[in-house]
Amino acid sequence: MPELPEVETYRRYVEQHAFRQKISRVTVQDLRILSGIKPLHLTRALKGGIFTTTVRHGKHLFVRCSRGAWLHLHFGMSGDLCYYDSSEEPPRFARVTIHFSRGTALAYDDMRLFGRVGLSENPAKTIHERGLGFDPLDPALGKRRFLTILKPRRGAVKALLMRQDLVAGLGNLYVDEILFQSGIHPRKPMQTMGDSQLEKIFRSMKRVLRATIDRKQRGLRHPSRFLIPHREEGACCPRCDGSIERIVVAGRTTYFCGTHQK
DNA sequence: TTCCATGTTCCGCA
DNA sequence: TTGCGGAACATGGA
Repeated sequence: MPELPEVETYRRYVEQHAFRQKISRVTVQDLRILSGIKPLHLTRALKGGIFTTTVRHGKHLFVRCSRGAWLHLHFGMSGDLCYYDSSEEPPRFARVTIHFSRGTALAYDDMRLFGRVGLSENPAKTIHERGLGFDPLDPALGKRRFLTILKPRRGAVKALLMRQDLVAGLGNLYVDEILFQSGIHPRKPMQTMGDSQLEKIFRSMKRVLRATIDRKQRGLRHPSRFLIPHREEGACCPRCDGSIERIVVAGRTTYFCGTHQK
């Protein structure tokens, strides 16, 4: 599930549930989920502390521990967080579990193991090292800067919007959604795009992400006017009388409306 | 049994 | 240098 709106939801989930309680124990159920650290490093960095701050950048989540280090989470294709009572059954694919002295626990659950759990000295440093671009919801990313980043590039607009070094946080689902709402074909070459079309993408991007985060927060699904609930070949377009087509762009399954996306 | 999957990275080729 | 296609990673669900 995890693209930017999902990771933002996890960030709020951590603040809501896992703050203000002492970390009593850390369990690593599967070593393959760790990035560049050993279980002992993780335990040393967290045990005895409390979580105090969160930072999200794109699809990356950082959680500061009062002992100084930041827990760094990336969710891959199937990562998830689950806060539960230790007396209950842990999630099926729990890979790392952080236990609190109150008798509760936060599990990092990831069926497919594409995600990673690590430590960071500080988020800014890690963001720089990973070469991540602006977060789409960063107020510093205005439309002028957005145009400056994308305009000189060549290639299909969808491929460029998915690049984490240009803008960090968009993935397959939400890029399709943004282009659907902008009325732009996912294969359209950047070189053929005018300023007004890029501005349209910029506005759709902020609107789609904000609306999705807000609805997730309230436990609601995607609006039926979104493409996301209609990701099926031959489905009726919820915006015009066209039908949804399925193609491959940048190696990823892509859904779009052949009628209103040009 | 086969195909597919909301992510990332690496490799070879143009 | 840049962009692209394909493969790999690991696993379960349809």
